[in-house]
Amino acid sequence: MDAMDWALLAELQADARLSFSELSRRVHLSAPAVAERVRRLEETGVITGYHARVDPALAGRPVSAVIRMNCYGPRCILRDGAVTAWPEILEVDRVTGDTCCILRVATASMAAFEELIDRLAPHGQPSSTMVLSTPVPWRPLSPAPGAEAKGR
Amino acid sequence: MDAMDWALLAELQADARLSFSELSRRVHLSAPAVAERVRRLEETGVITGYHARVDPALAGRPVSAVIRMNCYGPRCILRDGAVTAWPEILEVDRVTGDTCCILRVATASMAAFEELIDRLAPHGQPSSTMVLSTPVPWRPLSPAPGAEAKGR
DNA sequence: ACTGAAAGAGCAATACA
DNA sequence: TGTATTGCTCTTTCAGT
Repeated sequence: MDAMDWALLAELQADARLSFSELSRRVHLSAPAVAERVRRLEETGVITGYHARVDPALAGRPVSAVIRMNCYGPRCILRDGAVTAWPEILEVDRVTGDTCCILRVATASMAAFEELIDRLAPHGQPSSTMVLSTPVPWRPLSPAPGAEAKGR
Repeated sequence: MDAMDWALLAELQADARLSFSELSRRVHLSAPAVAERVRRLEETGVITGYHARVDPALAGRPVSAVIRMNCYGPRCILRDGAVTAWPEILEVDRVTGDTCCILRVATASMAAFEELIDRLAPHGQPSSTMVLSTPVPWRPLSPAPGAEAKGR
């Protein structure tokens, strides 16, 4: 992970659809070298994928929320793949503290959200917080502050 | 937003680097028609961008956390663009409840995390929860359950 | 609103230095 | 890793349905 890798990551995080040629122009490296570096970043798992980002509200899911789940031991939703596969659930983090995991969800309506809570309740006590807006929806990962570029 | 738009969104959320030609093969539509639809999805804001996703741990940020901020009115971090621009802060949601916003952060070490908390403290009371793992890092948005495909 | 063809640009992938 | 070449795919446009 040297400075060149970070330059490539910056470009691809900003626009995943850039061609290798266009990337090579922006980072001042030859196209084959760029292709090889990106391939390595993918293979080592640094780049986990390339995804279009969709606005939930404009896609018919105006109700967003963060739900902290206090699961009942054996019925923990993390032990039930069917639950974490529900389409309303956009993200699941296992965390420390008095709660077992945090869910990020989006539904088409308050009624649908209420119904989701009802479905979650058998697995644990849900504590919901509605998302009013998202001032920073996402930020590209950059080199950790203080970290020096290192060779591999 | 008809079924064809959703098919395109599904493909692009799974792989943002697909060409229009490849997309046209997968959804059984001509390439120009695909290009036009994707252009509309971008222009109407349904697609907000195309981004490479990077594994924070493999990119030198093994410490992830969710921080609920109880801001001190005028010093609320939402009123200070400089704060929300800190590279450790990956996402900010404004929420309902006894807290003003929720931050998603990633740092290179516990020491760096502690230092981040110190920097946040003047703006409000941070309540931190460490992320142990992320069973569902992300899920593509699909048509809201129960919603019928509708013309525009 | 979509198809199909045709044009040209631009790209990925070699091979070799 | 860079340069150069080769073959090809992709984007875009346009006329037609």
